[in-house]
This record gives sequence, C-alpha cells and structure tokens, in this order.
Amino acid sequence: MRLVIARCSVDYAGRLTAHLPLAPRLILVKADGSVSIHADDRAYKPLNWMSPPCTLKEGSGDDAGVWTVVNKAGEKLIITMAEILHDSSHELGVDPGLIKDGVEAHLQELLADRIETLGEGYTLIRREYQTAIGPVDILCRDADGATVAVEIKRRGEIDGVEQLTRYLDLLNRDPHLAPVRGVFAAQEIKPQARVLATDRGIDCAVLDYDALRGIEDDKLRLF
Amino acid sequence: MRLVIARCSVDYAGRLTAHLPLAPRLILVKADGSVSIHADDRAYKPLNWMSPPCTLKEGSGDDAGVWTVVNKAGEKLIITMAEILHDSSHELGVDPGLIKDGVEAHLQELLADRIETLGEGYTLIRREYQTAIGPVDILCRDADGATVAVEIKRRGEIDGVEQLTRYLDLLNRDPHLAPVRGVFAAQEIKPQARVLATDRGIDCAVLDYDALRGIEDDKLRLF
DNA sequence: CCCTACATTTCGCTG
DNA sequence: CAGCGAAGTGTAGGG
Repeated sequence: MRLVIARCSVDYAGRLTAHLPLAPRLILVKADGSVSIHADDRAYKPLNWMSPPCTLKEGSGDDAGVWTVVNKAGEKLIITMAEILHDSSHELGVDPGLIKDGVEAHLQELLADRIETLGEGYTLIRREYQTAIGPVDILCRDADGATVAVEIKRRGEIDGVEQLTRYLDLLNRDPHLAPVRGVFAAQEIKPQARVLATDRGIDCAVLDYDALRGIEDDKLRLF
Repeated sequence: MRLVIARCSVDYAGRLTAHLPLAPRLILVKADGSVSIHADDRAYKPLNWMSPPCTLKEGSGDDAGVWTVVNKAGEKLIITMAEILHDSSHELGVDPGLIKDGVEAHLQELLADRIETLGEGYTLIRREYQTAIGPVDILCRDADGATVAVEIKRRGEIDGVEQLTRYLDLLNRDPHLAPVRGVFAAQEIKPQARVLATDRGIDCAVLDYDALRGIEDDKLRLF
C-alpha cells in the first residue's frame, strides 16, 4: 500500500464526469492496483476512486506529476500532482478478512430453525426456495397447511414488500403451491412498508434477534 | 489526517457485531474524528469504520494500544494495536469538493427541454410533479392529449419500474389526469426491467445522453 | 457472464 | 427528525 499526501487536482471521466480542484489530499494506492482519493473528512467514502481491476501509469517527461488510472471499460481517473507532501509504501499482505454476525443470512438461519416463531403449527418447507426471479428467503406451511412465503430483512422498507409481492405473484401461478400467503419479517418495519404490506394482504412480523439467538443458544445448550 | 500502519485486531459492536483478526492494516483518522480501517485491496470500502460524529480515545496504562471509537448511538469500534509500523499526521484543510456532471438530475433537465424526444407532439406539463408518495420525474402529454408519467433513470432496473408503477396506480385514481400512461426512460434498460415494464404496459425509452446534450448545446448556441 | 439481492450500505434532499 | 430515492453505489453469490 502506497500513501501519498499531495496537493493535486483530479478529473474523472467514466460513468459521469467529475472534477476536483487543486487541494491537499490523501491518495491511496493499493496492492490490487486500485486508487482512492480522500479528503480529511468522512470515514467511508473517498472523494474519487477507481475500483480494481485497473492500472495506474505515472507520467514522465512532459507528463511528470500526472497519474492516469484506467480500467477495462475505458473509465479514466487523472490525478495531477502539484506538490508531493508525503510518499511512503508499506507491505501489508493479504487480509484474513472480516467475521460478521447479525446480518440477514444469520437472521434467516435462526428463523428457519424456529419457524414456529411466526405462529403455532408452522413448518419449514425450505430456505432459499429458488424461483425464476430469485430466491424466496423461506417457504413454509401454516397450521392449516397453506403455503407461506417469508421475506426477511434487517430493516423492512418498501423495496422488501415489492420484492415479496413479485414472489407471491409468481408462486400463486403454481397450482401445486397456490394459494400462497406472504409474511414480511424484519427486526424493524418502517410504517410506510407496513401500510403497503397490509394493503396487499401481507402479514408483518417483527423479529427479536437477541430472543431468536437466545432460543438458539438454549437449543445448542440442550443438545 | 493521521495515517497509522499497524498490526492490529478490531472489534465492532453496533448495527452488527464484527471482528478482524490480527493483521497489518492502515488506520485512517480524519479531522472530523472519523476512523476507517483499510486492507491492501478494494479502493472504495474500508474493512471497518466509524462514521462521524464520533470520538476516539487512545487507552493508556493497562489499556495502552487499545483505541476505542464510540458514537452517539452507542456503537463501538475497538482497535487493539499489536505493533505500530508507521504513524504520521498531515494538515489538509477543508476540501473544495467534487463537481459532478451527468447524473439523473441533468438527464431530467435535458429531457424536459426536449420532451419531443419521446415522440412527436409531446408537451411538458411539469418536472418533479408532486404526489403523496413522492415526485414524478416528468409529467407530460402525448400528441393525443393523454397524460404520460415519465420515470428517468441512468440505469433502468426493476426497482425503477416498480416505482413508476406505484406512481401510475396513484395518478390513475385522479379523474383529472386519468388515463395516465407510463414511460420508463434510461440511458440503459436491463432486459428484465424491460420485460416487467412491457408486461405492465409501460413503454421504454433509451436516452442518448450525448445526443440530448448536443441538442441542448445547439439550442444554447442558437439563442 | 448476467442477474439478483444485501449492505454497519452512504448520502442528500424534503417535509 | 423521519422518510425516500440516488449512488460512478460496491460486493457476494447463484445460474
């Protein structure tokens, strides 16, 4: 990883065109060839960047101080250096990577293991039920044997209701499954999403992650 | 801006919990107090971060080498330093910021100014037509005087069709406007989005940004 | 390779 | 403050 602090101006021509006037910034050149330009605020987003795979060429002669980064699609990032204030390189090696807990996939596992959380007598058909337009998070049956499609979100918003609606439209065309009800399950459901779901006859279920995990932990302790 | 290269492990507890095993990484501490941790790949996304506003406390005594970053919501990022390999600070000042061109807003202006691009005899009613569920990008009339709602996207995907569908449902309840047709306009329309749009009787229009801009430039030259 | 969906999405605007 | 939509979204995973 190469760290450069420099007064520079930047031009990007690709999916849009953008320009950064001359100012001091951090230029980050990573081992995969990617380049990002950071101001002294915002942790997450660089001012400008080029994602890998891409190649960096440092100009020489007339082009001294002009760095050009290009990718396969022909997008171009041009950094014009006015003054280099710091320049250092460091060997970091490959990162072992982030270990996460509490994302949607985990919620899905927990709920599938305790599908009766949605109601007494519920039984799991399967997780990640494949359809032509994508996977349904959970397909199950209620106490009456009716098919239920469950869409799980960490935060339930309108997009999730739309997604579930598309699945329900499709599933209800299958005479082996129809009629299929929908359940929109999330740790938090936004009011607008609840209104839309209710309007479409979709039930909402608020999931308690800690409780689900607690039940799971109990289960693990018991067996 | 402070640049630290260090062998470190990281724990995050907030919207999820996450852990980074001990490895060499870049830690970026910015003037706004934000902290991000980068591996030697991917230009855009840090491995872990804390967005401003937040506060960093460097431990001392027993906690030497333990940095704790907390924010208002109680999210916590704990960086445990095993070995500092580099540590430097740099004054950058406030960045003048990025100047963009070619985003959706611009496309909308261009198309509104040349609404007949969609078909002969089209006339603009207005841009950003407000409804209870959000603004319709463009509302216009076709040659027959029928109302047309236009949703503009840079890249036309399924979500955009869903959005336009919601607007059309609402607009068609207004007897002054109904019947309202829909046009899904984008620089690029994904096949699946086109299928969904067509299935719902929504027309698709592929916009040529350069041509629209060229026409606009001509117009500017003429008047 | 395309498509789909998730993300600690972030970010900006509007009410 | 919430709500909603855009983003050069990036990123991972399946067919």
